[in-house]
Amino acid sequence: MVQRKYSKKRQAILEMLSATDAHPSAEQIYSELKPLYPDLSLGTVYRNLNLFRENGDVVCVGTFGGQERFDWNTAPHPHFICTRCHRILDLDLSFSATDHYADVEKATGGSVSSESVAFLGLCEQCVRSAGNIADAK
Amino acid sequence: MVQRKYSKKRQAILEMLSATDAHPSAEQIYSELKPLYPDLSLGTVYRNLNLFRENGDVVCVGTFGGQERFDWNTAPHPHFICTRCHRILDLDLSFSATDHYADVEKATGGSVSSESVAFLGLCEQCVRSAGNIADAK
DNA sequence: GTCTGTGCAAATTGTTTGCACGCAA
DNA sequence: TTGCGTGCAAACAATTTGCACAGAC
Repeated sequence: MVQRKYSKKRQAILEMLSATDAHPSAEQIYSELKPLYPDLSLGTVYRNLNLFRENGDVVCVGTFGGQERFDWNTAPHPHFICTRCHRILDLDLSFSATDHYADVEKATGGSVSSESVAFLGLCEQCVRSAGNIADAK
Repeated sequence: MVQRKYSKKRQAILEMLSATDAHPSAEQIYSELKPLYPDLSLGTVYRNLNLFRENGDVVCVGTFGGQERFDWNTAPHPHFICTRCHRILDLDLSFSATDHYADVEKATGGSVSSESVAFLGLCEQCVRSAGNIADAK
């Protein structure tokens, strides 16, 4: 454990993450928390996110649209990712890559510790407004 | 098709990509080609990679260690990704997420067009030198 | 009082872009 | 000759970091 002391901002970031399933980026967390903590700084968000990641409290889903996205649900689970608006949804599939860790270790000679399964496409909203670039943002 | 004219550099980038299974980044492509084409510029590598991507000639595997990695093999297939040295290996598993597109579309209301399956861990080399930070780069 | 956490701004790093020139057609 | 392709350098954008001060213990 690296973190030692209590901090209101850190607490707020962690709570915000655990209360949403939007898999937010640092930027999104900052925007949402800034009104409640006017003196919050983006650097603090980044520093705490890295702290959480080191402690295993959050996991990184990947980088989309240039921004790293975080997930409070650290159990491996598949995602749906919209390639247009970068919305990320959790999926509940009777499907796991975990069964194959041993196969992969045998094939590569390495050790497998986690997985990442994602389906890419257009989300419901983007399918509806397909072609309407204005909705992409 | 956006590209129109022949270009030696573009040809070289595409050939380099199709000749390797290292899933290189723009930076890595540049470093490898620079000795052969001393007046090659990094901007050209990026511009051509984006062109290839638009044309569907290459696919992006993801962003690791801050760098986007490209794959000439555009057929969906699982990868092993070393979280320490960011080596990327192709896997040949009797395993596919493609069967689940319909499930995911039903669950999300969106449309699925591709997938991404990756196993994360330490590659053989990094397992051997575990703890030896010097080898990570 | 000590040491961690933060704001702020500067620094870093990967990627994109504007412009003038080179080269393919 | 037309216009895409490129080198170069500046512009951008996400993330990291140094420093002095604020707050937890």
